[in-house]
Amino acid sequence: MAAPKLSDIAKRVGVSAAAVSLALNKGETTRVGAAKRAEILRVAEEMGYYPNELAKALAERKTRLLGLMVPLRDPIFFNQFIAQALSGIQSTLMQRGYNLLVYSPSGKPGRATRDQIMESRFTDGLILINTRSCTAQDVTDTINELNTAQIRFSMINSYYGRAPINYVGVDDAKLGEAAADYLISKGHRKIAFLSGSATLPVHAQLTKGLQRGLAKHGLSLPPARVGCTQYDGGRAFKILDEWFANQRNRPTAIFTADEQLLLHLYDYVEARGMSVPDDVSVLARGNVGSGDRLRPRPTSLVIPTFRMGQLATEMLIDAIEKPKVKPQRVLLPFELVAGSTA
Amino acid sequence: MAAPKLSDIAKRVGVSAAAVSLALNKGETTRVGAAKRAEILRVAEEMGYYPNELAKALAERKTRLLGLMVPLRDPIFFNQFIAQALSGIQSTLMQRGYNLLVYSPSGKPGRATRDQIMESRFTDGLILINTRSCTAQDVTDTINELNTAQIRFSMINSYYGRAPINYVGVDDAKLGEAAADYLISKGHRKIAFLSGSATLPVHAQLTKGLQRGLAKHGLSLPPARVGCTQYDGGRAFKILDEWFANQRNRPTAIFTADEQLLLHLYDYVEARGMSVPDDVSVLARGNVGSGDRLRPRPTSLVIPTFRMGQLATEMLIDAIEKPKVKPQRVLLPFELVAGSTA
DNA sequence: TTGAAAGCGCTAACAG
DNA sequence: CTGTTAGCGCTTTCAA
Repeated sequence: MAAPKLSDIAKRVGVSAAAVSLALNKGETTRVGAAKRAEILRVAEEMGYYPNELAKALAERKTRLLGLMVPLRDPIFFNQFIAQALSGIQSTLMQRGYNLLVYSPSGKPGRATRDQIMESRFTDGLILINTRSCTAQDVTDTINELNTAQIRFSMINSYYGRAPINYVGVDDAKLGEAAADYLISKGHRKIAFLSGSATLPVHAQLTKGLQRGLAKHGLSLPPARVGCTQYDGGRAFKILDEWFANQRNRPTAIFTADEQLLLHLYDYVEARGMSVPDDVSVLARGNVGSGDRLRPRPTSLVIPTFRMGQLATEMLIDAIEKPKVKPQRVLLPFELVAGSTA
Repeated sequence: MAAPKLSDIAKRVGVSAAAVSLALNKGETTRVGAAKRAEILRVAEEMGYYPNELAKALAERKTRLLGLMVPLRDPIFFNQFIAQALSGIQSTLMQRGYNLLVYSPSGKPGRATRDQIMESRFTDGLILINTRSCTAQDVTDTINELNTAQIRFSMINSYYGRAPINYVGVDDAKLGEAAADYLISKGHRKIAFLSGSATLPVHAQLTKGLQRGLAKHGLSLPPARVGCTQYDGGRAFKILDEWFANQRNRPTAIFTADEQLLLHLYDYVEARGMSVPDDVSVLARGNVGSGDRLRPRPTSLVIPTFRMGQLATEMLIDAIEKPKVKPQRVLLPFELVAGSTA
């Protein structure tokens, strides 16, 4: 027996399908007579009626579904940053009564992910989480595509352009400066920057900030003290070996641009039998303070990732539900969480 | 300008909407003349046509969407077990061209999560991941509900019943026995079991296995050496303090039922200034070997969570696409991963 | 081979 | 105030 539908109920009660729809959905409005409404409700219950959300969505032209787009090759769920953001997203979703559609990279065979998302019309909007595999150009392109396709979206992380979009991030230049300030205040003068790739927007921002901070104290960030690992453990080791080879000029503190790099650094330190912060101080960007199981506990400039997810989702849903609200750009404050590494 | 639809193309080319649908979707069948087909394709491309998946889904009565149901209060994305399973799920999803719908607990205001999922008809099937908040009764109830609602599903973890459903898990009794075997082979005779709650199905299975293993060597598992923390750090400390208070009878090895418990144990050891495995050996269940950042590295009986996700998803999709295939129950093998704790 | 018509199950606009 | 008529955009019969 197929699932009962509106018209089945209608038939049984002797009214039109529309009437049933009204009675069921428009709650306490007086569109349907009290007696009939009661009867309808009774029969619906009795027949075990559940609406077909698909049909509803088609008719209403909204699904209460938000799509998630994460440009990342690696499995996204292992990524702590993404996990945090997702939790924030979930919390807002739950509150506002939406659900999340996680697109599988290249969902349909033989079709690019982005195409698939564009085409879909399955969601009311998209949440984009930028990752380290996004160049500035990628991001800009995506924004343009989304705009011409008239798809509402909200972006998290790593956009420093000026297009009027819904965006939540942190001020990484400011963060870089804060990193410099902090390390200098701890007496460091030889500060190195371990980064992923010079082509990343965040790299540029952090570098700018670091330089600004160092300059205030008459210090600088020589190219030799900036290392880009391309997120490769081996390259990280090579860079670090070089830094530490020169006894006179070795850095006394290292600032890492993200968690992955911090982990590589930890691996290195362990492998070389060094100790933090005795042999070198470490300040990390973006590491969660609580719930973190890393040892030693990193001293970090923590990015409020959970909140970012929440906020981005709120902004997107607002944009969907009230088309008049203007796109917003929000930069959240970061926070210094003391660990034992700096 | 609204998104172009099938009928728009039809009008421009001078054919019916149906013809366009055929030309676009039914590939190389000869339903449409070659010339017309080419023309249609051209115009579709030119107008930037993308099908409305929603309408398509309604007509075809399938969405290529799988729903995820995780009975857990805490944010699911922080849970490493779930993250692993999700990654496996994703990998199959990607391969088979499906996407994942993550229901927000209580997606719609004023409606229970389960109801919402039942009603939805938005997905072609459901993937359930059981967690430690599921009693055997919960699981059974869910299965019954799903079956009467005629919803296809595939279940991961912690079902030891006999209903013919798609299920992927591990044999926890066997795992418990293996734990006992291993620890005994290392010379331990006083083995304690740190668990979450005696009401959990997994607890019963592990206990059974441990007892079986211990019995083979004339040993036993006295109630005093079974501790249930209810996943509360304080209670864990209390239990451990009791175990270690008695110099003569203190356990020389502890088997932990899951990762959460292991973490509590690590906290305890750190807090009390003890060291593993010098003061006590530790064997953990279910901890991932690689990519794990725990120190010391736990010796674990690792559950192939990623594979479980993959397999469950494959089974579900098979069930959806070929209704004739019978439900399958798969128990995957676990694996001993040597760490430094036992 | 091609086109028209009849749904998929629901909601919104419209008459009565 | 109530009930009916048209769609939402696509697929799939069924005639022609």
